[in-house]
Amino acid sequence: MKKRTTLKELANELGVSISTVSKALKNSPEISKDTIDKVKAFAKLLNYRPNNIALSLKNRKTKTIGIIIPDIVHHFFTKVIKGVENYANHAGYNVIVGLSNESFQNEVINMEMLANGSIDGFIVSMSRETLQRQDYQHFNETLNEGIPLVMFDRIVSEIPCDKVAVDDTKGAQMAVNTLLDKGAKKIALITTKDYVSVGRLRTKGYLEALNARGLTPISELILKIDDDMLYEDSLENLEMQIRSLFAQHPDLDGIFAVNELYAIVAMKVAKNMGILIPDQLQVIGFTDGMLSKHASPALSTVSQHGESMGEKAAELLIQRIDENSSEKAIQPFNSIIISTDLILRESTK
Amino acid sequence: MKKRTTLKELANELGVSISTVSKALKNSPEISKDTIDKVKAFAKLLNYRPNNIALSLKNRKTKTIGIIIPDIVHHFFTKVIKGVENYANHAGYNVIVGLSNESFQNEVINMEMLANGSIDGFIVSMSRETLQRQDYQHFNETLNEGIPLVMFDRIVSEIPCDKVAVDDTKGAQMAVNTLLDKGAKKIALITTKDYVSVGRLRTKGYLEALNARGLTPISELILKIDDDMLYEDSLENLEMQIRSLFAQHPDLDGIFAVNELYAIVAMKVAKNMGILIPDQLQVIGFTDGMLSKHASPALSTVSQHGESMGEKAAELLIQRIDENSSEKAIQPFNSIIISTDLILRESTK
DNA sequence: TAATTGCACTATAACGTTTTCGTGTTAATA
DNA sequence: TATTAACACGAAAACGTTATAGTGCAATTA
Repeated sequence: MKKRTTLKELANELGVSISTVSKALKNSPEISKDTIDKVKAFAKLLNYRPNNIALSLKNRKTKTIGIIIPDIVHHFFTKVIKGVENYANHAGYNVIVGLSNESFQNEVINMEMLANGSIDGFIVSMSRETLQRQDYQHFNETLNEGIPLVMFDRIVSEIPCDKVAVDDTKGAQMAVNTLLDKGAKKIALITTKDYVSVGRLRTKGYLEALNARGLTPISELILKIDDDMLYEDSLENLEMQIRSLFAQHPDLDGIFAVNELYAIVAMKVAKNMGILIPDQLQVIGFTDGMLSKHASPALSTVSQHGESMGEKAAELLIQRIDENSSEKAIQPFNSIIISTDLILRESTK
Repeated sequence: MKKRTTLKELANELGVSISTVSKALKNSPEISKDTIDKVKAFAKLLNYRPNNIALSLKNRKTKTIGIIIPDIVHHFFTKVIKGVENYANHAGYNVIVGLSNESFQNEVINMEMLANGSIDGFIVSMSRETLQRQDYQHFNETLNEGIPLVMFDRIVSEIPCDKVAVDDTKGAQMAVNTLLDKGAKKIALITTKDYVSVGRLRTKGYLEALNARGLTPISELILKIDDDMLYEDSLENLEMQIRSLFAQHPDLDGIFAVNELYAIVAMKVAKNMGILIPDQLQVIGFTDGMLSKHASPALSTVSQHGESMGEKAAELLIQRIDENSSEKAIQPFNSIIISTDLILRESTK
């Protein structure tokens, strides 16, 4: 293994001190133009590049941020990462990705692994299990150690930090209102159990939209799916539930699903049962991913703008990091709401 | 910003030397049981955890690996990352993700940003532009600096390093053979331009499979798509080409596409033209992603086992890193082939 | 001529660890 | 009693930087 060139080596070879080399490379006015040129030429020759780790130790900042997400095989999170990378790279930051796999333990371990000085701050979307347990100690510890934290999408009010999220309730309202406007009279909801914050909020939007029109929600039309199983696995259960929903309510003419997979599955079941989309049944999902775009019929959906969320989260975090190191007065925490868009495609009239 | 507890602080408070504290925490036999207990208790009280950066500097290894991929919004790469994370985390490594966005420049910049000591090794899948330019200098420089490198999926023989890939040619052969076995007589190919190595190899497999059965490939049936555009964008062009293919060859009864998106689009066009799948037309894609699984009809496809690829790549890399630091005799480079599986679903008979 | 200034560097501490080599005390040995 | 060994700990260097505070010398000023 070849070793990298260091300042010391340059100094030795050139017969000057380490300080001189360091300063020369930074164009310090203390150093004569002659020496600067000489040092730079030699540094280039030996392909010198400063050791980042040494810099991190010296400056007590790593120029690296950690993002912890429940799952990477998920279009939305992937978009967020992309946004984070975008902003971070432009600001000279690297991004370490940690996967919790929806597990509390993994989330804690991952954060501890990084909180040892490896990163300057965290961007996190909580695991389902953490949401369930409502155990936020690891976040608070992180915060107490002075490591900035920005939460996105799956957020809770208990944690005092910057947040970026979508207006889930409003997005859901918009979707349901649209269904109503387009003539749907009886709209089912396919959602998650309530401990998933986004599911709960979207459910709330559904209920509010109905109530606002003077319609009484029917509990039979609300399917709360226990997605303890991974998204990709065992969808049969979901299919069955949807099938029996259709069977018992043949007059159902609208479905709002809190994610795209549920919506896709609903469409699939409907098609198999000979129900025409969008003529007999209109469907709207949440999260604009690959599935929505390429389904047939293409799925109308509420777009979350994951990439913007990622960029915004990174911006907030880096801002907080800078503020942190400059010992400025601490700013109040931000809660940014990214507005949703309704993308109308073929699954609605 | 609160500062983290350091060895020095512990030492001061306890009235012993830094060395003693350090050794005590590591259960050194040099230290008396009494002191060990005292130190540990106090360390726990102050929530001491060693600074990773300092350790990295000392040990000259960061326990971090960098993965550079063309695009993260892509199910296959996402699976690979997951595999890498899996293996790496178990081995005590963190993972930094860099996105090239299919651009040569970004790839180079990303690698330079990390090659400054931030990581112990790279896992890379080349950007399309790099493949096009055939400029591999940055890889060779990395290698020359003694930083191990493992390439996956999009690999080229010019770079002397460990590699993990799928047998694209064989996978394609298998797909085409299956189509043939299931009665298809006239099979079209939707592929990429030849500079994309995987596209080229899969095309080769298609041709070989036909030849092996004594069939002469018809050039009109081979669509080479220029995917300079991002996958998600401007698919209209592709749709048009496929439409005219169907129009000119009404007896077409099989399609092999080198990725799932092309296959999905082909199915969509076919459905719009009233062509029945799989009765009149059978379709097989490559890469087992969300789209394949949830399309209707569900797409038969060649699975690449991205997660296994990631795990294997991480394993090779970490092995190489260990070997590197132990100054052992250098091992010859590995080229691992992950076997593909054909997943038969509804788009084939 | 003596004091002052400016220039172009160098020495050193510091960031937080680990590790090698000392060192002083006590207990065992000759 | 004098030497040695074992024990428990401390000092210091090293990893690669940067920044602060010197330092030696020549040229300028009083």
